[in-house]
Amino acid sequence: MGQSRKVKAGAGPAGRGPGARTVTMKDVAAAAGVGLGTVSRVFSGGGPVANATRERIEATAARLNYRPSALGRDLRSMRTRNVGLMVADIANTFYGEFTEGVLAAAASADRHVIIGATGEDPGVERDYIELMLGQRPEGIIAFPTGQNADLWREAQDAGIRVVFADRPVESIPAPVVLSDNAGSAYALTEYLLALGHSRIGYLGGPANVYTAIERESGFRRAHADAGIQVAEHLVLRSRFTRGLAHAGAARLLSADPPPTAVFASNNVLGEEVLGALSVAGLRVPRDVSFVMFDDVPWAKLTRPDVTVIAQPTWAMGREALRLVIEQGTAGPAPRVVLNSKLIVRGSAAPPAAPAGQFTPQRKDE
Amino acid sequence: MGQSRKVKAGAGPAGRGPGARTVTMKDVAAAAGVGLGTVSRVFSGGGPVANATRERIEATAARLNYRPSALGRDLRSMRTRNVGLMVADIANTFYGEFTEGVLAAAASADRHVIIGATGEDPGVERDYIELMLGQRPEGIIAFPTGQNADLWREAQDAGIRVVFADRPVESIPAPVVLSDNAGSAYALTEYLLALGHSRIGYLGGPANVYTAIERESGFRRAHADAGIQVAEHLVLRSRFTRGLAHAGAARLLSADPPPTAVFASNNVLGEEVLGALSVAGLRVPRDVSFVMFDDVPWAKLTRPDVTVIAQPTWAMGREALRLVIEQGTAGPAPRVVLNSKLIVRGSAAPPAAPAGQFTPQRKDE
DNA sequence: GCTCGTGGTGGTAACGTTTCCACTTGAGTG
DNA sequence: CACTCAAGTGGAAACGTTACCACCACGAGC
Repeated sequence: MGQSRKVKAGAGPAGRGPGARTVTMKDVAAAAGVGLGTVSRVFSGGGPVANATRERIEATAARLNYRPSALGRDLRSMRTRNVGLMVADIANTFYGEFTEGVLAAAASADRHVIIGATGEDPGVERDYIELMLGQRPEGIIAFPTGQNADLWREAQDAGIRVVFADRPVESIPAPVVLSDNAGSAYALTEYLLALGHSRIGYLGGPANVYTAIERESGFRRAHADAGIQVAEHLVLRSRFTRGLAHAGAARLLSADPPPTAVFASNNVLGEEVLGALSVAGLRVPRDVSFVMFDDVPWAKLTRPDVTVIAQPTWAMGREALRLVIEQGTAGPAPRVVLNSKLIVRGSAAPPAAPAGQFTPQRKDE
Repeated sequence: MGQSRKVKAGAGPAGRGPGARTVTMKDVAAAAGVGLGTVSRVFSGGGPVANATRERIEATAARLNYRPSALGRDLRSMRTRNVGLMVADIANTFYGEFTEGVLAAAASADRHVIIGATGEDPGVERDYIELMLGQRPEGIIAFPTGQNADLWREAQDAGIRVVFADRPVESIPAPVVLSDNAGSAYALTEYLLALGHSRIGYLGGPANVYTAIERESGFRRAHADAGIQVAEHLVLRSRFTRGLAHAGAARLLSADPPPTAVFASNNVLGEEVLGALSVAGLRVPRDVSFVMFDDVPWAKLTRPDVTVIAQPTWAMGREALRLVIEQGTAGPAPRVVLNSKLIVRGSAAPPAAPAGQFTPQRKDE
């Protein structure tokens, strides 16, 4: 990595403070005794430039400490190298890893990432889209709330390449990068059923959220295929926020009859289930088995460690950026589906009491 | 949140695809029958505009679906509303929460955040700074690697407000937002000593990293003040990366004599210690106590839950952005120090064997 | 010896905005 | 009734870059 180009403080003509006028292309042209166009050709790789001239210009530019201004370039060329990224919650490692994938791909493609966190709030999302529209980015990657279809359409009309992550927006024909929610939920459920569970508690997401719908459908299909009825009184839906999730988890565990296994449909819900299990004094997996959608760092650290579905989060981010850059001109918007992986750890075991034939304990009241 | 301004698809003159010419200020001016300057005054809040004119212009702009271009504005005014943010690893919740704080403050201040992840690699950091320099951001918030002082200076000379987070760079006079590393490490160590521990294992960071130095100094000062000697054979330093940390943690636990408590100096090291404890079959806190610098979501979920130092990460991010925006003109660069909190949970207890008077078990060999 | 293409170059006109200056109007002041 | 002042307005000139056209040599082809 070039550690050349050392700058003596206070040495060059670029003095101190805000008074220091920025070096422009015109300065370089004048100092090198060439025309403006020639300098531009050197830095933007446009037309032909004689080798001698190119070297002289590059030397002059380095001496003057010239740096091309993205402002001028972007305005003139009417396109930027910025990509907007809108996640729900950047403190959640799921989005963090996704972002990491985006950043990695962006760095190799020489793109810059402008990030925003919506908190799943359509109003905030709206503000961010409007902000982005003003910035004229090359594209926007978003975990959409599902609202604001008008603005998404406007963005597309403005030539901004929109790519959705994790869930599509029905009315917007944009590329989407997904993980196989239904299939993974199916696999995880199938695993529990195979262990002998037949009363599986399910803590799902809101009924209007794409991933929640997909996962629940996988959960149900696995039951159907195994010829086992879903224990409907153990299927709960909660917003993906801690407070509500906590209440839901507690209610699930105290249901009657209680679940022999619990399936948390994302990492936040999983944390709350684990907390509720602890409060209830239930031991995993002896008293109840526990599995979760989403792998997280701590899933390996708890005792027992947690059996999970690991989504290819990083790769999803990388693919999303790729879709922005390579977005084709015609044809239907591509839908990239990446496969998740079932990671079996120690939090699930066969149920203590034989499934079926059990004597529900009646609570009075 | 305004859900007005609905856009009929395919209705307006803005047609389909990239052919749709963007609406510019000139268009609005012409359509409203006013001069260019007047439209500008309406949108940039410059000079006086008659109420009637303002309303007419706003109506026209809404009808044409006009959106001011940040490109033109930034170029002409020679200042952007972009702030660069350079973290080490966005998938780490520590940086994630910090970023969340930055984003929250940025949203209220109408700033946009361009994010980059350095992975603590000075070369990558260098590339990012150069990238940012081209973007002419208003400021840069960074967790600096400590290298690239020349570029940081150049950024400052270009009028970019540089703010460092978590650690200063010696030779660069920039504002810094820190947490009280030494003081918090002192408090956490003092807590262990008060429980009766006298052989505390310490897994620290690299000897050239600011936070690592500060935390170790707090650890040592607490010993000194309590009149207890640091168990030097139990003080290890490791890079903040998983592989090396894991080896370090294992070595620490198998030292002779072994520690009665372990102090992990950040969350990554803490995870590895926990993993090593599990492998070694040691029970917390019965066999060995465990405390950690950094609070993380999983610290509440393990059994027992982990006693930690919680840094005000979110607030640090918010302050960093504030420092960018309000960066004063003169005077020494401010150094904002935010206090951390000791959160006592269940992972530390008095040592099993009385401290002092113990019989070291000799291994042959 | 003329044309023709082509590598190399300089200059001018944009891109969409803000900044600045000049101008008009109408009300207030002597 | 001049005279000043401020509110309100229009228009030109920037900002730093790229796109484009025109031009000059010079060698190749006839």
